[in-house]
This record gives sequence, C-alpha cells and structure tokens, in this order.
Amino acid sequence: MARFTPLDQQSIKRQNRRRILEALRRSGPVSRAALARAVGLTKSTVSSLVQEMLEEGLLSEGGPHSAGPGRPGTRLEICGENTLALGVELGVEGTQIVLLDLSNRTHGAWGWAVSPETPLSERLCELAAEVQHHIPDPARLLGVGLTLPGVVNEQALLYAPGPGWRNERPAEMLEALLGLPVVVENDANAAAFGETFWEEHPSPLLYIVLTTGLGTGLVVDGQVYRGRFGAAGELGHWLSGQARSRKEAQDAEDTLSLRAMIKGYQATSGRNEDFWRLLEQARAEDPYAIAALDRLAWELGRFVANLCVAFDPAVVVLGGPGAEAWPWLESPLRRALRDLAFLPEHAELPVKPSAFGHLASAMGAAALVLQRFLADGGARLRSPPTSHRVPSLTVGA
Amino acid sequence: MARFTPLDQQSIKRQNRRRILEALRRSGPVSRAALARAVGLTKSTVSSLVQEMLEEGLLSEGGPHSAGPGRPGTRLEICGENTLALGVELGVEGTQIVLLDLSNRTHGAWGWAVSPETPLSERLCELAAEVQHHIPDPARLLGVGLTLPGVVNEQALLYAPGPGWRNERPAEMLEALLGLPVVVENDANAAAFGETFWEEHPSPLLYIVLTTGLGTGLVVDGQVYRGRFGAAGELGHWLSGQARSRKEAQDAEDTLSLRAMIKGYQATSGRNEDFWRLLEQARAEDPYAIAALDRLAWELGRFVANLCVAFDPAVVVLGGPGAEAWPWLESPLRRALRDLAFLPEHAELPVKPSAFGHLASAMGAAALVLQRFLADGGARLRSPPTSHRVPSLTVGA
DNA sequence: GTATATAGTTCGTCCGCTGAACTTACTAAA
DNA sequence: TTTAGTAAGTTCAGCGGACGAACTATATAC
Repeated sequence: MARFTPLDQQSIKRQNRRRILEALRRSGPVSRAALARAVGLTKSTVSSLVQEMLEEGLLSEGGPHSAGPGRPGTRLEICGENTLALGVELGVEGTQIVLLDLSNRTHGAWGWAVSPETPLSERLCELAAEVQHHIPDPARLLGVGLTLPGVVNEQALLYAPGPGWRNERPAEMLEALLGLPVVVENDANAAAFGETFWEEHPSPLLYIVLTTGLGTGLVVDGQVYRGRFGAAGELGHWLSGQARSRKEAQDAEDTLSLRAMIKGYQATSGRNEDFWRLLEQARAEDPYAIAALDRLAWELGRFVANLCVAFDPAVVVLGGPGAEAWPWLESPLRRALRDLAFLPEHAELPVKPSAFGHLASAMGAAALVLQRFLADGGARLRSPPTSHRVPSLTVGA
Repeated sequence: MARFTPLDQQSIKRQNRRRILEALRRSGPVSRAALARAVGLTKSTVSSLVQEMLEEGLLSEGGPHSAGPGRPGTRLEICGENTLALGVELGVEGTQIVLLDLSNRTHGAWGWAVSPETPLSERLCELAAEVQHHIPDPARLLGVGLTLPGVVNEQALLYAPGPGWRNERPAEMLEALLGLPVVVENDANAAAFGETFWEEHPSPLLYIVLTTGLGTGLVVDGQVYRGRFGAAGELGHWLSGQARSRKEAQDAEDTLSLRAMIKGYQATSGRNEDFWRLLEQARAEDPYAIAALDRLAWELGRFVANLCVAFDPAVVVLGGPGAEAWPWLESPLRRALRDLAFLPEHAELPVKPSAFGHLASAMGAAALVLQRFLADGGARLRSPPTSHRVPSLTVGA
C-alpha cells in the first residue's frame, strides 16, 4: 500500500508559490497587489512569498508601473536566467533541441539529421557532446526533457518501432552523461503537453502527430495521460479488419499516415516523390496531389470523429510534418467530422494545427522540466540556495 | 479564468479527515494508533480528528481490541447509519436500486422492469415514489446517485440512444422530487468507478459494458474520465469502414455486442432465441451457441487489444449481461489478446468479470455519492449537527 | 507483584495565512 | 503649490492545524 504523505503547511506554501509563478508566467510583469488578486491570496502573504523568491533569485523586480492614481506597483518578473530548461526531441530521422526558460523566452533552437538506424546510446552521446559544446555552464539548467518516438514507461523506453529500440534506459544514461536531471516522455505526449503549457486550451486536449506513422497524446487538466505502460494514444496501431495476428492485420497507420498518402499518390500519379515534393505539387494545383491530400483529410476526419467517442477531447491539435498540409486539410476534415460526428457538439470540435511546428516535441520536453519545477513551487532541484546571485548567462539565439 | 481557491489549513484538515475515513473503510475497525500509522499522521492529530468525528456521529467506538502486550486499542468504525447513499441505475429495460453505506454494508437491493419507451420524467416519478415508499426517513441519505445509458455532461443528459432521450435535466428533476442531492453519471462510468471504489484495482481501470450495445468507462487515479461532453468511452459508436455518413457506417456495436452475437447465432442455428436462452444452450454444449460465444470472445479480445493502444489500462473489467458468459469468453479472449497485443505486456493484461454483476451500475452510482462525501472530509452535506459547523468549535479541552 | 509494551491524551511549540493598521508614493483637483 | 484621494506594499498580532514530548492508562509476560 502506498505510503501516505499527508499535507503539511509547507505544501500549502509550495502550492501558493507555484500559483504565483504560474500567474507571473501567464500575465507577464505585474505588481504584488495584482498578483494577490490573481491568485486569491492576501497582499501580505504574497509579499512575504515574493520576498523569499526574490532572495532565491527566482524573481526579479522591474521598474515601477503606474496606472491611474495611487502608489505605482513594482513590476515582478520571473528570472529567466535561473529557470532554464532544455528540450530535446530524439526523432527517427533527426534530433531537435530548444533552450527555454519559465518566462516564455526561447534562448535557442537547433537540430540536425541522423541516420535512422543509429543506436540510442550513440544518439545520446552525440546529444551530450552537443550540449557540452553549445551551452555555456550547463549546470545552471533545471534539467533536460527528452522525447522518444515510442512507448515510455516510468522513464524507461519499452519499445520504439520506428528506430527499432527496445528496453532502454535513456534517462539514466543521459543523466550520467550530463549530470543533470532528465525527464523522458513519448514525443506525442510531450507535444500535447507543450501545447497546453504555452497556449490557452480547454481540457482535454488531444494532439495528433501525423508523420510517416500516426500517434496521439492526451493532456487532461494539465496532466499527461500515459496509461499503465505509456502506450496510451499509440493509435497508429489500432487494428481494423479480421486478421488473426498482428502481423497480418491492418492498422490505422496503413490508411492514415503520410506513408499511406504518399503510396496512394505514387500509385495514381505514377510519380515517385516524397511528402515535401507532394506539397509543392499541391501548391502548383496538381490534381493528384490535391486528391491525395483530400483523401488524407477525410481519413483524418474519420479518425477525429472516432476519437470523439473514445477520448471526447475539447480540442484537437494537429502536429508533425502532416500539419504543414493544413491549408488543404482543414475544410475536407471539417466536412468529414460533420458527417460522422456522434454528437452534434462534436461537429464543432475545434481542430487546429500546432502552434510550434517542427519544434513542438522539443518544446513539450522542455515544458515537462519546467512543469516539475513549478510543481515544487520553484524549489531548486539542484545546488541548494547558497550563492543565489550568479553571473548572468547568454546563449546564442 | 478559473477563480483560484488557495489551500488553507482547513483543506489540510479536510484532507486528513478524508484519509482517516478511507483507511477505516478499507481496513475495518482499527485503533487510533493503527490509524495514525496507516495515514502517516501523529497519534495526537488522529486523536483530535477522531474526537470530532465521534461527536459528529460519523464514527463510533467499539469494544477494546487486544493484540499482544500493551494497552488494548479502542476499535473505531464508520457509523453506517449516518453515511447512507442510494444508487440507482435507470437502464433501458429496467430500474435497479441499491442502498449502501460507507462501512461497505448493503442495506438493500431491488429492481423492476419497465417498458423501453417510457419517458424519462415518468421513470423519475416512478423512482421517487418507490424511494418514498420503501426507504424509512429518506432525509438521512447523503444523496442519490443516478446512472443513465447515455451521454451525461455536467449533470445533464445530452443523448441516450437506447431509450431515445435527448437534452434532459434529470438531476434537477429528481432533486426536486426527493429533496436530496443527486449525482448523475453515465452507466459504464459509474460501474467503472464502483469497481475501483470497492475493490482493489490498479489504475487506470477500464470497464466494458457488454449488453445489447457496447460502452466503456475509464477511471484514472480514482477519477472518472468523462471528456469534454461526457462522450468518452462511447466506443460502441467507433466507426469502421469507409462510409460517408454515420447512418450508412458500420460501428463497433455492429460486430461486438450481444445483439450482433445473437443475430449471428440465429442465422447459423435457425433458432430465434434471446441471450439467456443462448447461454442455456451453451451450458447444454450446443455447438451453435458455443461458436457464437467464441466469435463474441474473439471480437472482444480484438477490442481489448485495441483499447490497449488507446487507453492502455492496467486492468479491464467486463460487466453487463455479457459478463454472465465469462466462462465461455475467458480463454478465447485471452488467446486473441495474445495474438493481437501491441506490447508483450498487453498479452498479460488482467481481464476479469465485474464483482457486482447486474448491480454494478447502481453500486457505482451510490459510490459516487459516497466519494463526494469523502472528498469533503465527511462534512455533512445537509443538516449540520447542531453546534459544530458555524460556531467556533472547542477542540479537546 | 514487577517489567515491558502499546494506546490514547495533554499541552507547549511551530508554521503559514489572515486582517487591520500603517507607511509609501503616485494622481488630480483646488 | 498644496491637499485630498487612492492604491501598493509592509508590519505585526492572532488563529488554526499539525507536531512531538511527556504523561496516563491498561494490557501481557514472568
């Protein structure tokens, strides 16, 4: 039986600190008084909590801000320098990195391609070297978020069909290499989380990653839903048809994925081109390309309609390379959704492309690190508050 | 933006009271000292909280309980009389009622059949009359839980395909009729919740209701997952095939449901019999009946395998009339699951029949009422016990 | 009986939030 | 320029709730 850790007064404090940080993150620089109103605490409480956080170097004071009569407030801000998080997407075909902080600033974003067969350990070493070279003073980071294109269960990778990895422990490996806390997550889950972390979205949010294959991530009330083994949302592997074994069976990816669409396009047009070329053709109004995208959109609409009777999301966000085709997808998708919706409400379900494009997973990974930090009310995860005022850090944008 | 209600010391107290109640509910009569160990509080804290709850009539003291050397403890128990909850399942073909309390005692269970076309208002009046007649002093109830075979969103019924109800407000109606708080929930969700409330289960738990149609309920960490409109888990309406409209389309119920199975059975055997007769035939080893059940089991296994890549449950519970066929379903289902599992882990997924048979939904409904009560730390939802609520209460002394 | 062990109570202490009173710093009108 | 008005931020006594040590109560083992 789980050991209970009953709430104590400190947990209240932690909670209130978290709320202050979240309010600051959302509403930008505001005064203590405004903060108190926003989080529902008294001025005195906010004042003393803010005082602490200032001393810890978590917040910083800006100039006075006058608005109408009365004493002007002092602008409070989250100190970005001390709340840096690194987000890394280890994709099948490349690695993508972003460096962010809690004040919503992006300090850098870069990536590179890799060969799909590279072993995970090699990818991690490569990553570690990159971090050591390009990030001055990595010890200041709160941590590293790492996403993988596979099933992640309790920081372990169970299975990644794309690159063919099985039963790996990337968190431990990377922690050893970098000496930093590492959070591992499935790529679609991370992207879904990132979307809710930086944008205003209703809950539940369902994120669909449309790439070679198909995957989804679900965030409910700010929490990633993973299921027992982290396989929740692996809907690309939903079986249709009557086959007696998984190998013979057809799955959702076989009809809904860029791979499937390109196959159809190649068959009808006779052209042997990849997704990006196909998009170019569509821009040039090539009927084969447009027909292929239309079929994709319809399949996607059918899929979304089905997700409504499974997860009943309040919003659906489309990500992955497939999202680049959004202009061609939107209206046929909407039509399919209207024709196939179970509830009339589902026909109006908001569906939109990701706000972060190809950075979505990496941004989500970083968000997971920041989220952890917030959950602890901004407690220093490492290097307890001995010397708080550390020299400032600037990273190439 | 949601109004924040920051934690105060009272919420800690409420939380601790809840934990004490939950520990007592699980572990039966125990001493204050044992309780303190179980919930991780000090003896003094437990003592004072228990003192209060005794005075409120929430707990009662039993005789001393001696175990080895040392002063024997005083057995503490939840007072059933003051924690009664009524659970009602309004099914398509009948109404089922249970009367329970927090100490896990069943005070009664009964039901009756109704005509499927009866309007909802009539069903509720009939129910109210039944309650007034058969329950002495209904005012003592903590509340009534009501389940409906349809989509329930924020206490309103959006759509119930079975009886054909749409946009009804059963909670308000029943509250007016009975003068009691009412909680409304989808039948599968309630059954799922009941299963986690009274049995030890890992999370997430997925409950499959196999009746004429097909529905599921999901409970994650003790919370029912409903989605935006309460349509989550309406998987009977998952579409397969390429149809262009919902009417023409085939859905999961068309292949996986008792209706579908019976249709198949009637076609092969030429016999025009219902599910219960089919079960009798199976008991008599009729090959047609057994073949029909085998097909059902296989479809169910395929469905469960798919649910693993959608919800990735830690346990699946089978309910509804279909669960009565469990002896014939178990092994073919297991086989299908093994052949179709995405992860090796999924092949071993625990699948079991509901512990509560045809009472499952009604028990779940009652559980929802009790759960609310617990969440408030056992605060009287109605009729505050004289001096303990508004005036400043004297602790200890 | 004596020793030991456990149950339950009492009371002083600590911690975090509150609310009222206060100081500070600005705007606007006289 | 003065003065009233208003809002920001600080201070401090007080309160509620958990804690822990010391205490009392009541059993078993010998």
